[in-house]
Amino acid sequence: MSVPAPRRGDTRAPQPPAANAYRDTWCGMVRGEDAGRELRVSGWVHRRRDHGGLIFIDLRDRTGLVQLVFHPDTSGEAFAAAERLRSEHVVSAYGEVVGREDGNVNPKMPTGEIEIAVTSMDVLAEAETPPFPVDEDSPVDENTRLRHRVVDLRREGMRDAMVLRHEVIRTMRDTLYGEDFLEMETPILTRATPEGARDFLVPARMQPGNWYALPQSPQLFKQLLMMSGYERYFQIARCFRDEDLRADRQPEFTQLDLEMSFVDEDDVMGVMERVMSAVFTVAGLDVPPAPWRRMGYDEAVLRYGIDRPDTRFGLEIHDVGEHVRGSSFKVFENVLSSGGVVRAFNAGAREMSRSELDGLNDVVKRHGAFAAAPIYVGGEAGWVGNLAKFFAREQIDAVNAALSASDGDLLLFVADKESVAAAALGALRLELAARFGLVEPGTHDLLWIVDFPMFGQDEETGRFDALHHPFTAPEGDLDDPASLRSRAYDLVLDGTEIGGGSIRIHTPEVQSRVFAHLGLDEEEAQARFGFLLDALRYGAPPHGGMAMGIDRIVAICAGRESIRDVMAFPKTATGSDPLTGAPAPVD
RNA sequence: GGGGGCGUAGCUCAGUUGGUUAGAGCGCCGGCCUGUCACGCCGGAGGUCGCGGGUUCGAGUCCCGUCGCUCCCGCCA
Repeated sequence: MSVPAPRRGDTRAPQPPAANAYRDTWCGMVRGEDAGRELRVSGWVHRRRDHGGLIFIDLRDRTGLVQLVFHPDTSGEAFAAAERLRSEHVVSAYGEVVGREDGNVNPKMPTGEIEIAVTSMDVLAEAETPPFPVDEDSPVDENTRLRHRVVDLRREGMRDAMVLRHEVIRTMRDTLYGEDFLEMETPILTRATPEGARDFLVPARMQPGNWYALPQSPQLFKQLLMMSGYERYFQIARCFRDEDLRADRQPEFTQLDLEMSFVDEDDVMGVMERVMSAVFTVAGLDVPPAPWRRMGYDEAVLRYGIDRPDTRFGLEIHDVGEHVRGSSFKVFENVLSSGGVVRAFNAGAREMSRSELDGLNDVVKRHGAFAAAPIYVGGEAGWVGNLAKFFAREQIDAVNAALSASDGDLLLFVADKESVAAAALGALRLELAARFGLVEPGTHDLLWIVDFPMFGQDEETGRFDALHHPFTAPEGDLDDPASLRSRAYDLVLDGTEIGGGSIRIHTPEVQSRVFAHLGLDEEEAQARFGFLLDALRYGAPPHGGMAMGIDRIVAICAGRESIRDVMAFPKTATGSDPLTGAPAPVD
C-alpha cells in the first residue's frame, strides 16, 4: 500500500539511454559537466544557421535540442555534409562536447552551456520541406495540423502534452496499484445498450444480421467483476459514443474506470481524491487540498444555473421571484403566475453599452429564454431606467439587498420556467466572466456535486429517464419515483465535469423496480439486462465506482481548450480523420 | 437536426464603394558570410482567391448552391 509521494513537476525525465549504434545520450540531456566527452546523438534537424565558414545545427529528439557545430578544421567531410542538411533531415552525429565561451552561452536552453563539435555525421534520412514549421511561433490551421499530424506531433507543445498525458496516466496507475486495485480488461466487441448514446456498430461476420457494439463505457462489465468477487478493479478504458462532437467530446475517448466492493460514497470519493491529488501534484496544477467540498445538485443549479459550476468567480444567481411578485411588470408577473421563476445575479459595476447589453440576449436565447433584463442600480428610484417605474420601492430595495447591490452595479434578470432561467443565467455568468476576465489566470477550483435526482421527467410525455444511469442506487421512497434521489457524485474542475460515479444497485428487486419506473416491463428487462439481473441473484456485494475523463483532465492540466490537443490522433468535428481519411468506403 | 464564424502563395494573413499585372511576413531556392542560437545581407521562384453556378462591360470582392474546418444549441443514460 505504499506509494512514493509524488513530487510537483515529477516528470521522470528519461535516464540516459543505454549506448547503442545511434546514440550515447539524449539531445536534451547534455550538460556542462559532459564537456570533454566524445559522444553520439541522433535526431531531427530543427534549425540550421549557416555562416558560410561555420554551420550551427539545432538537433532535436524527444527530450529537446542540442547545438551541433560544424567547423571545416574539425572535419571537412562533416562540414560538407552539413552544408546539405535541411529542416527535418534525420541525422546521427558524433563529436566532442565543448563548453561554450562566456559570450556564447545561451541561457534560454538547458543545453546552452555546451555544443557538440561534430567530427562525423551520418544522414539517416532526408526530409521534404515540412508543410509548416516545427515550432510554436505561429498558429496553424487545425485541419492542416491533423492532415500532417506526424509533423504536428513533433512540435514542442504537442510533445509536452503527450508526455503530460503519459504522466497523468502513470500516476493514476501507480496510486491505484498502491491501493490494491487490479487492472483488468473488458470487451471492446460487446452488446448494444438500448438507452443512452448511439452505439458504434460492427457487423458479426459469422452471424449475418447480428451486430456487435463498441462500449460506451465498461459499466456493466465492471459491475459483473464486482459480483465475481474481484473487489477492486480499474482500467484505462477506451469508450465510444456515436454523438455529435464538441471541443471536449470525441467519438472515442479515454476514461479511468474503477469499481469497488463493500464501499459507500465516502470510500469511492476518498480513493479518487487520493488519485487526483497525486495527478494534480504531478501536473503542477494548483488546486485546493482534499477533501474537496460537496454541493447538492439543487444548490448548484440554483446558485450557478448548471450542475457543473465554475466556482472560480462569483456572480451567484439568486431567486428574486418573491421580492418582485405583485409588480406591474407584466413579463415577470406572467411568468410567476404560470409557475415560472424570476432569477438574477449581480454582475458588479460593469459599464456596458446598449448594444453590448443587447448582445447578451443572444446568449440567453441559445438556452431558450426570451431575453435578459439588464438593470443598473442607483438614482432616486434605486434602479436606473424605465423598468423601475413598474416596481414598488420596497421591492427594489429587497432585490438590491438580496443581490448585495450598490450604486453602479449591473443586475441581470431572466424570467422563465425554472430550467430555462437557470440555464440562461448560468450561461450569462460564464459569458460575463469570459468578457471581463473574472477568473484569475492559474487559479483552479474543484468540488463534488452530490444529491442528484434519480430521474429526470420528460415535460411532454411525463416519462422518467435516469439522470445518471439505471444502475445507480436510489435513495428514498421507491414508490415515489419523482422524489427519489440517487447515490451519485460528479467531480467538477473549473466548470468542467471531469468524472462521475455512483453506488450501484446490488439487489435484483431494486434493479427491477428501477427498470419498471423507466418503462421497461419485466420481459423487456429480462431480454436486455437478463445477464445483469441473473448475476444479481447469485449474490452481489454492495459496490460502487467512478469514471474519470482522462482527455478532459489532461486538457485542463495542459491549459488547452480542446481535448484534440491532448490526443495523438483525434478526429474532426464531423468525425473524420484527415490523416488516414477515415471513415472510408470498404471493399 | 439547427444557428454563428472561417476558407486568398508551403505557413500566417492583408486585399478599399466591384476596376489595370492579387500583396506582405515567414518558409523555400540561389549567392555571400567563422560564433550564431527566430543569425544576417543580396537576389529569385511560388496563386484553380475551397469548388460549382449566377449577376455584371468587368467578381478575391455581390447573389445562390456545395464541400471542408471551427464554436454553440439539440444530442451526449
